[in-house]
Amino acid sequence: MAERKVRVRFAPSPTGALHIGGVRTALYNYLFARQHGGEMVFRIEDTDSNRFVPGAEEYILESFRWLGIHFDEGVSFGGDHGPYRQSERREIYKKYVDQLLEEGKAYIAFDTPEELDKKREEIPNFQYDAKTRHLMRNSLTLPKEEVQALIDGGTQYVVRFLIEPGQDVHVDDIIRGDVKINSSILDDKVLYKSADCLPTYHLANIVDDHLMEISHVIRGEEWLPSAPLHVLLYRAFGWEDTMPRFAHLPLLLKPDGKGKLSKRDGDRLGFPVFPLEWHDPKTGDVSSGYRESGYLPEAVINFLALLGWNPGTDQEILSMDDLIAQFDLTKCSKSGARFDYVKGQWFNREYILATDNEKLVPEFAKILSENGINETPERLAAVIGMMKMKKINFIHELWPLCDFFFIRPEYSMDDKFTRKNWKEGAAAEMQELVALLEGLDDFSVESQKAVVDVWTETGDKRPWNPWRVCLVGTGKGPDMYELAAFLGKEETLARMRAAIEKL
RNA sequence: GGCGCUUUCGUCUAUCGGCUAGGACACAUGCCUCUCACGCAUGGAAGACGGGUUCGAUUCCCGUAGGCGCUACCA
Repeated sequence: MAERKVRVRFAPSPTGALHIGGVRTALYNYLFARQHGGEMVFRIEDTDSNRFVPGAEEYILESFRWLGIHFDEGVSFGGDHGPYRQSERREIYKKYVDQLLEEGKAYIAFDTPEELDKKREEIPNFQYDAKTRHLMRNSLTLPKEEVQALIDGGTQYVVRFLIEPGQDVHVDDIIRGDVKINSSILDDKVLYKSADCLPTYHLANIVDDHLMEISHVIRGEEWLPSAPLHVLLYRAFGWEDTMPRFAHLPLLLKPDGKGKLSKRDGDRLGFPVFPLEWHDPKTGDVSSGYRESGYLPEAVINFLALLGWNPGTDQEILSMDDLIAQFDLTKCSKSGARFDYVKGQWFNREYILATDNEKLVPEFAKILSENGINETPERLAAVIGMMKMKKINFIHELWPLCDFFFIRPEYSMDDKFTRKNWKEGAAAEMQELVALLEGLDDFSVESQKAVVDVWTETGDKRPWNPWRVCLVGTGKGPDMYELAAFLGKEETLARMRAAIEKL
């Protein structure tokens, strides 16, 4: 087969926030496209008008902007294969549905949803297929004139795909190899609804992928059972030679328990399942997002990329460029991956450690101002530098660990560290230190060190802990010299005097 | 129920017939140390089960069991 330009697509339904599993699917598509110098299309699959949710499309777009996943064409990006919203492609689908009808590869069915429900109750395991379609009200069983009369009379109908039973259909999946299923277990899928003049997913999907020249369909495993149907559709249209290659990705599972990852799991266990915070316009519910929870987009990308794929080496910290270079669909795992959000937090920590302090300032400043603290970016960057290696996964976790930088501590013997380290003689020792430091004009780490070194012969005899009590009020914080330098001479001495007096 | 996919430490995974089964997260211990940390070191922890094939199976094949998905005029 001739080499084809790699073109992939991500085609969500605008029915709400973008699920994190969808993000991973989009990411894999993106990595694959970039690696092969191909293109990625953003298509909106809004063929179910009942489920449309306003704002969802913009939300999805904004999510990808934040994550750094770029599309080459599609809704809001333009391109030569538009329109990219399925609801705007009615005439296109109609044409192909008519073609199938004319060629006898599909038929018209008048059975109402209620009638179908009834049949399903009457007949166990009822399926609309070769065995049952002769019992139903459709263009195969009704006289031509009656069919025409019903249509002319405005009776609503659907178009169903006529499936030939008894043939083995093969799907060549990049991840799973040859998957074979017999067409007899497939039902005559509804391809088109007269009610809204729109196709269903299956038809729209095949027509669009063909017209948009999609070379590879990379999607979730939940589509594997309908892949044979899609193969049959390509065949019915005579497009089998340009049919895309399929790759069905393993699903993301609950961190605990059974089943696939859902929004509820996030609420229950305290982690986001959406990239951005989502305000449901119908229910008014607010769901947390990775962005608002303090994740760096690079960390989210890295974490998701490794859920179901790995480069086969011990390297786990991978930038987008690393991922593009190393990604390999054939190395994707076949089984579902439990969503290990604790490891996701670890990735965030790693990326915080690797990020310039200056870049972390805005987020830090936000948390501080919520606590009534306003400082210059330079001083905030300095605090981040002294504190970010503490046990934190998120910048906002820094606040309770570093409040003393900005607020004079309350001194109390109720504090365990104070009780342990503020012994007899501590006050006198601190008095001496105050006197020593008072003489300094330059309060830098080096200059403090110079005088304190003279005061005590050896480093380990210095009254570190009482001094920490003075400046921090408890057993936490950075190196004492650095802290004192940050606070400045005036504040440092003030805190020491306050502690001496209070304790 | 039917159909399909799947099955290595608690979790994510490496292994493409030779294994003392490797790494990471989490957990525990120790070292370092002016506190909390970081860092470093160490430790426990896995091949669902039963048959084959083979000199040799975690690796290949077949069953069984478990897990997951699909089974809509939703995607």
